[in-house]
Amino acid sequence: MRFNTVTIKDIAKALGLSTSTISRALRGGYEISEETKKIVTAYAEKINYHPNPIALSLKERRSYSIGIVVCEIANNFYSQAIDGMESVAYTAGYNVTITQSHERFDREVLNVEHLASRSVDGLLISLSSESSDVSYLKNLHNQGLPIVLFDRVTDEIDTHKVIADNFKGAFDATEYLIQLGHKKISHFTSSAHLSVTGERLEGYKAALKKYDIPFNTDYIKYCELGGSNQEEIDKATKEILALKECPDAIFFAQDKLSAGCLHAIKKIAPDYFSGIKIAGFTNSTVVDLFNPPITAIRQPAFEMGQAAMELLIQLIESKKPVTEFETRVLHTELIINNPNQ
Amino acid sequence: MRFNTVTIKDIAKALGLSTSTISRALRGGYEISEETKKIVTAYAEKINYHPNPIALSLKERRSYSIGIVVCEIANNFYSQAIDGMESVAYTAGYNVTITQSHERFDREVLNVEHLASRSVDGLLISLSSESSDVSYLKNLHNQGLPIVLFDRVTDEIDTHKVIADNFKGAFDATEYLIQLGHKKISHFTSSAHLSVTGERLEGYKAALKKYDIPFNTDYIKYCELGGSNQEEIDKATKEILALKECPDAIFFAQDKLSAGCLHAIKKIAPDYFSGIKIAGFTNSTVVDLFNPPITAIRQPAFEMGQAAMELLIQLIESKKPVTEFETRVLHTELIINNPNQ
DNA sequence: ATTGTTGTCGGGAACGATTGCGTGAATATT
DNA sequence: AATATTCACGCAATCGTTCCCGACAACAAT
Repeated sequence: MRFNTVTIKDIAKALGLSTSTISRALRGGYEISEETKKIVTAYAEKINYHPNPIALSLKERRSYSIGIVVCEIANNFYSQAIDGMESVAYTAGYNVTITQSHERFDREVLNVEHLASRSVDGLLISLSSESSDVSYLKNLHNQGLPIVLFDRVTDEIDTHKVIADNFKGAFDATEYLIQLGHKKISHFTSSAHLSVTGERLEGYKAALKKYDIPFNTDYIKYCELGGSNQEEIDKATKEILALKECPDAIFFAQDKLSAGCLHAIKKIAPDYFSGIKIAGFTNSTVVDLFNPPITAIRQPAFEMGQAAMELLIQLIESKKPVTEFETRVLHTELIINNPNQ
Repeated sequence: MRFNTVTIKDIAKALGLSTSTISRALRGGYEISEETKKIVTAYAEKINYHPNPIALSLKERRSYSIGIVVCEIANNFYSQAIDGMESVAYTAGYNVTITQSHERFDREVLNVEHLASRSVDGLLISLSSESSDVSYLKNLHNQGLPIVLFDRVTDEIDTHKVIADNFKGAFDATEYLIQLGHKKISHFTSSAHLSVTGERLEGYKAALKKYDIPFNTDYIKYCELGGSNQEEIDKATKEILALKECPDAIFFAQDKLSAGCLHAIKKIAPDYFSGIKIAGFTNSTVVDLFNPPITAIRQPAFEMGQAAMELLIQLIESKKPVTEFETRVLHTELIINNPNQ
């Protein structure tokens, strides 16, 4: 720490040995006698010596720290994923630096470059809803920075990826709504160039098709800002409520959209509340307490975080350059929340 | 980064100058001619030179990074506070490393020591519910590590603190419940040695006293694990439901407790749902969608984060040792959520 | 012509740790 | 007894950067 930071030199001076001897004794070099080792380790223990990680980073050209970029930590999916990442990282001796893009491209770039320049050993990233151009990431990746993408991925970068089975999750949820008797199912989703948006939309479409329900573009609402802007959601909500064939169910692609839309309905057309059925992607632990209840498509966020971190560390610690990449697809779970009582 | 990391030496070699000249030219040293400066900066720009922050940290004995320790980022209060901290830190040129204690003392110590050894310039911490002994923190603080406490603080350490007006928040919420006609008000809270626990309990007591309602210890439930363990909450819930004077309102000191208790009631005694009135500390943006609705005591989390970070940076950048410390108390807000419709 | 300024720049130590190489002594080998 | 081997340790370079001391011009002042 800042004050009396005790270094290897202090030990050397106190014991009348050279710094190299101390260094080797501490890390068990074969060339140091057992006796000296004992003296050194005992003294190091006594004065509470810890090697300076900054100096090590400079020398070894690595930091044993890993950068994480998500759009919002205040989203259960991401905070659970981060928990998974942390659990793997800590046992492997890495620490993590978490940053948020707040769904903004410029913040994402800033964060990534900051992390890269601070010599993180690798990067775990889920793209912001504004990120259509990922060339800045590609450059970094080409320069040799190990990157693993999760959740919101891109084909532009050839590396490991960890995603949920968004197609099937969306399909299951839509099918569930259909089986309840709904045919007029709206779909609220986020920015069109996000990988998850496309996959979830396709799952929705496939379920409709299976039950011969025509696909109606009026029912699809893209909220570019992914729920961070309530006005955008209000507008979309008004639009679907104004349709002559007003939907009787909504399928949400994002956690924040469902909450935002419920707020909008409550504000705009509170009497509409009782009839509507809602399903959506969310990892919230409290949606079962909602009124109306929300049927949840739950992603294995913790496991996704674990998998992503495992793949990244594998990449970092690989001796030879890795050229074979895998995309892990984890299953979602449909959690049906019936009305209270 | 890891590969062709371009250093000051490369520039020196390419331009036939010494590293010292480059260094000075880049940071505008007075001793370098304008002409040379131009050449150097132009070339640095061209090959995309960025000073190595690791080397700087080693030299300057500071890292321009700040450590944050909270119990859970998956808690709206903390994630909002972190947003506030980030906003201040980034404009001041610092970056932050976020860690979680998961309400465990050992994790907290591990995180703090890791951060300290990685030479963070300062620490922002909200204590875990298990942390009664803070001597490890005190030691670090005495060694010169700047620390600002927020939310869950301790008297043991003499430094800046940022807290919410927990007493008044609890008082207001309890008074609100009383004014609705409730007299049998239970209080669920977390670990007894947390600062917020005491302050909120006192506020609750004061409101009871004002309205001449006797204080009943049977109504007070300490959940030591602060809501991270559902069984603990189930047990407490069963106990209050089994009382002959069963409470008709509950005041929660923690976000997770209210959700946990609602889950418990739903499971144990679903018919009890309609009558009960609930108020609690929470920064969730969705409690208004709950059934039953929850009246929320909202802390200015973002502002608390900002204030804490400002005080910390002030501490870090102060030339002379700071001996006068302040405790900032920010006001809470009571948000009344009526039943739907 | 000598000394003093000023303007530009380079040499090299330092931050804390690791590590290849060298060295001297003790011991083993022939 | 002479040489080889092993043991235990020190020297110094290295990572990228800053900064204290010079150094050496050109020019002004004496």
